[in-house]
Amino acid sequence: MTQEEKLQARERILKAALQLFARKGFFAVGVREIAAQAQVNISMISYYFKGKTGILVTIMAAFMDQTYGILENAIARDLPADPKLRRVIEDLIDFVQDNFELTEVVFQAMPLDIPEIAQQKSEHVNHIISLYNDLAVGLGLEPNDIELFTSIGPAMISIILTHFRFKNIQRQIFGLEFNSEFYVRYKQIITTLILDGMHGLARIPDEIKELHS
Amino acid sequence: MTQEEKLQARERILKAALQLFARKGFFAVGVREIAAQAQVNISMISYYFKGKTGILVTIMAAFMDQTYGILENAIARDLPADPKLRRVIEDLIDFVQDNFELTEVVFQAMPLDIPEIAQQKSEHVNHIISLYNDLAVGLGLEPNDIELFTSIGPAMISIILTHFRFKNIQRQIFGLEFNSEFYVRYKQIITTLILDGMHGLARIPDEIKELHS
Amino acid sequence: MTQEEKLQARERILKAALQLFARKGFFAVGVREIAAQAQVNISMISYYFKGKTGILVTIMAAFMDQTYGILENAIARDLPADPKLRRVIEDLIDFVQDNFELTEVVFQAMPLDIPEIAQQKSEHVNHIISLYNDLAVGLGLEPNDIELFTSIGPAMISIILTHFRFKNIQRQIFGLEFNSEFYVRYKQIITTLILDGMHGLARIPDEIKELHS
Amino acid sequence: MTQEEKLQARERILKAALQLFARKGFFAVGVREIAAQAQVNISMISYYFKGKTGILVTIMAAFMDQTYGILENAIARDLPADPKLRRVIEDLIDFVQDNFELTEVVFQAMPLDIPEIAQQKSEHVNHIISLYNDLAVGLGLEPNDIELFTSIGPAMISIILTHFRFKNIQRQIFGLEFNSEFYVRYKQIITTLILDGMHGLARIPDEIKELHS
DNA sequence: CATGAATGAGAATTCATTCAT
DNA sequence: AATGAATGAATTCTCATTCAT
Repeated sequence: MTQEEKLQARERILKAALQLFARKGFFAVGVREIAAQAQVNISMISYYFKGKTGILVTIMAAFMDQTYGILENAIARDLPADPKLRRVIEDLIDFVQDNFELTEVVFQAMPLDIPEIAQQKSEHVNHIISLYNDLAVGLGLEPNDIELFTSIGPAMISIILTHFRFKNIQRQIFGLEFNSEFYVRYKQIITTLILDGMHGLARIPDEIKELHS
Repeated sequence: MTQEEKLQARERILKAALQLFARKGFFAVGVREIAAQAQVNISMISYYFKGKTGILVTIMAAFMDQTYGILENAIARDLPADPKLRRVIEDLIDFVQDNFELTEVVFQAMPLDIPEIAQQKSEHVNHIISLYNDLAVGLGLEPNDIELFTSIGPAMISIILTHFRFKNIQRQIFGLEFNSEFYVRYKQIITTLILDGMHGLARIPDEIKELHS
Repeated sequence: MTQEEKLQARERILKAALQLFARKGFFAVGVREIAAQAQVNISMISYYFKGKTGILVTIMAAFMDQTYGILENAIARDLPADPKLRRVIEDLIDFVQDNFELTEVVFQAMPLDIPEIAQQKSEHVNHIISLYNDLAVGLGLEPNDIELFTSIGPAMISIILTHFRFKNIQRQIFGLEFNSEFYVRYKQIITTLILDGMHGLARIPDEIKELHS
Repeated sequence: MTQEEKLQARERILKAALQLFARKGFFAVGVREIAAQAQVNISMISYYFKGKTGILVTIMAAFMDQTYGILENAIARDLPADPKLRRVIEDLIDFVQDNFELTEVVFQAMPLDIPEIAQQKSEHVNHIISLYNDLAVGLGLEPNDIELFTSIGPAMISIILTHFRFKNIQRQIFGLEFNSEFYVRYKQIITTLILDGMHGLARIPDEIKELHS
C-alpha cells in the first residue's frame, strides 16, 4: 500500500490538478492547493512536472493523445456518412462525460495567452482540421472549406462541453439529476441537433443557387 | 482633455480589465497590470471597484443588462417562430461580435468558483430560461422541458461564442481575415445550423413514436 | 524623523545590501537579510530595485559613475606624467578606502556569470581602457598595446583592492590597527611599487633590443 | 571503463565543482548543478564530501598543499635574491595558469564569511607570511615588517590572479587570443613590474632619510 | 480625486540533505 | 557504492490592498 501510494505520487498530482483546474481555472489554483489535495509535498510538483505550467502541458498532451485515437477510430469505421457522424458524436459525448475535467481544462486553456502551450495548441488545431475534412466530404460539404470549419468546428465540441460546464450550476438551480437516462436522451438531442444542422448546411449552396436563379 | 481623461479613469479601468481578462483569464491578470494598461494609479481600482473582484461584478452586471435587453426586444417581435429565432440568433451574433471581450469574460467566469458573483450567475440562468420558454413554444418544443433546455440552452450561445474564442488561434494558423464578408456567411451558417437542428429536435418525439409502433 | 526615515528606505536598502554583499558575496546574501538589516519590508526590494539583481545593477552603475569622474579629473590635471600617475593612484586609494564595499562588490561581481550586468561590465572595461591610454603615453608606453593593458590594467586596481579585501583577516591575525598613519605609508608603498614597476616596463623594449643586438 | 568512471565519481565532482565555483561563485552554484555536470547522483555529494561546503574545504586544502610545495621549492633554490624572486613569480604564474580555477575559487572564498573554512584561511595567511619573510630579507627589506607585508603581500598574488579573472571578459571584448606567446611576454611584464616595484620599495627609507636631512 | 510608498500574506520554485532500497 | 524519490525549510518575487499625504 505504502509502496503503491509512493509510486502514484505523480498520478495523484495530475488527478488533483485536473479536478482543481477544471473547477477553478488554471490560474486560480495554487501549487499548495494541488499538493494538499494530492497529499504530496509541494516540491514534488516542480520535481515531477517542472512547475505548475508543466502540469498543464502534460494535461494538454494527454487530451490530444486520447482524442486523436477516438476520432481516428470513429472515422475509420466502414459506415455511411450519417451513422458515422452520429457515432463520432456519441463517442465524443462518452469521452467528454468520462473525461469532463480533462476536456474542460483544455478548453479553458485554449484561448488563453499561455506561451508554454502555444505550440500544442496549433498542433491540435491542425490535427483536428484534417480529421474534419474526412467527415465533411461524406456529408456533402466541401473539404478544406476553412471558413466553414472555423465557423462550426470548435462549435461541435463546445456544444457538448458546455452542457457539462453548466451541469453544476443547473443542478443547483433546477435540482436535476443527471443520470444515465438523462444521457440517453441527451445523446439523441445532440446528435439530432448536429446532424440536422449539418444537413441544413449542405443544402445552403443549392438554396443560394435557387435564390440567384 | 486632461479633465476629460481624468473623468474617464473608471471607464479606462473597465476597458483595460475587459481586454486583459478576456485574453488571459480573470485570475491570471493582476491589478498592477490593469492599472498600467488603464494608465491609472493602482489605488484607483480599489477606490472605484472595491477590489479586483469588484470589476468582475461590474462586468457581469453590464453583460446581463445588455443581453436581456436584446433578447427581450427580439422575442417581443411580431414574427413567425422561424424568422423570429433567426433574428434572435443574428442579434446574438452581432452582440457577441461587438462585445466579444464582455461575453468571453462572462463565459469564462460562469463555471468558476467565485462567491462574489454566485448570485448574479443564478439570476442570469433563471432569466435566460424564461426567455427560452417563450421561444421554445413557437418552435413546437415543450416549454419547461428543463432537460431539453439544459441540453441545448447553453449550447446555443456557446456555438457562437466558441467561434470568437478561437478566432485568434485560427487567425494565426490559417491566416484568415475575419472581415465583414466572412460574417455575412457566418451568420447564414450558424442560423442554418441552429434552425435545422432545432427543427430536427421538434421531430424527435414523432420518430420515437414511429419507432415504438 | 519618521518622515526622514521613510524617504530613506531606498537608500537604507542600498547601504545594507552593500555591506552584506561585500562581506558575504552577492549570492550568499538573501533579500530577507537585506530587508532585515535595512529595517524595511521585504517587498520594498522588488518595489525599488525590481529584484535582488536590480540592487547589483544599481551598485555597478554607482561605481562606474564615481570612478569615471575621479579618473577623468585626475587625467585632466596639468602635470608631468610621474606626479600625475602618482596622484591618480593616491586618488584611487582614497576612493577605495572611502568606498571599499562598493569596490569590493563590483570586483567580486566582475568575473562572475551574471547576465544582467554583462553589458555594464563591457562598458566599464571599454571606458577604462580609453583612460589608460591617456596615461600610458605619458609614461613612455605604447598606447593601444592591448596585451600590456590586459596584463597590468586590472592589476592596478586589484593591488589596492586586495589590501582592503584582506584587511579583516589580517586585523584578526596580526592585530594591526589600520589607522591614518598606516595609510600615509601605504600610499607611499603602493605608489612606489607601481611607479617603479611601470618605469621598469617602459625600459623593457630597450633591454630586448640590447638582448637582440 | 565503466568501472574506471565509477571510481572517478569523487574526482568528477571535484572537477565540476571547481569549474562552476570559479565561473559563478560558490553560493551561486547548487549541488544539483554540480551533480549534473559531474554526471553523478546528487546524493553522492553528501556521500563523498558531507555537503557542498565540504567540497570547498577540500578545494582549499588542495590549493594550500600545492602552493606551499611550489613556494618552498622556489625559496630553497640557491640563487641571488633577484633571480630567485623572478623564479618565484614565474612559478606562481605557471601555477595560476595551470590551476586558474583552483586559485580563483580560493581567492573568491578568502574574504567571505564561511565558518567551515575560517581555520584554513588563517593557517594559510600565517604560512604565507613566513615564506614572505625569507624573500624579503634578500631584497633588502625588513623582515617582519607586517605593515609592509599587509600592503604588498596579497597584492603580489592578486596581480597575477586578476589577469586570469578578467581573461574571459577581455577575450570577449578585445578578441585577444591568450596563447603561449602572450604568456612569454606576460611573464616578462609581471616580473619586471614586481621586481622594479620592490626595488623601489627598498629605496624608500633612504629617500625618506634624504628628505629629512 | 489622486498619488505612490508601504504592507504582509501568499505565490512558485529551488535548496541541500536524507533515506529506503 | 549508488540510486532517485521525498522532504521541508528557505529562496525570490508578486499579490491585492491600505494609508498618509
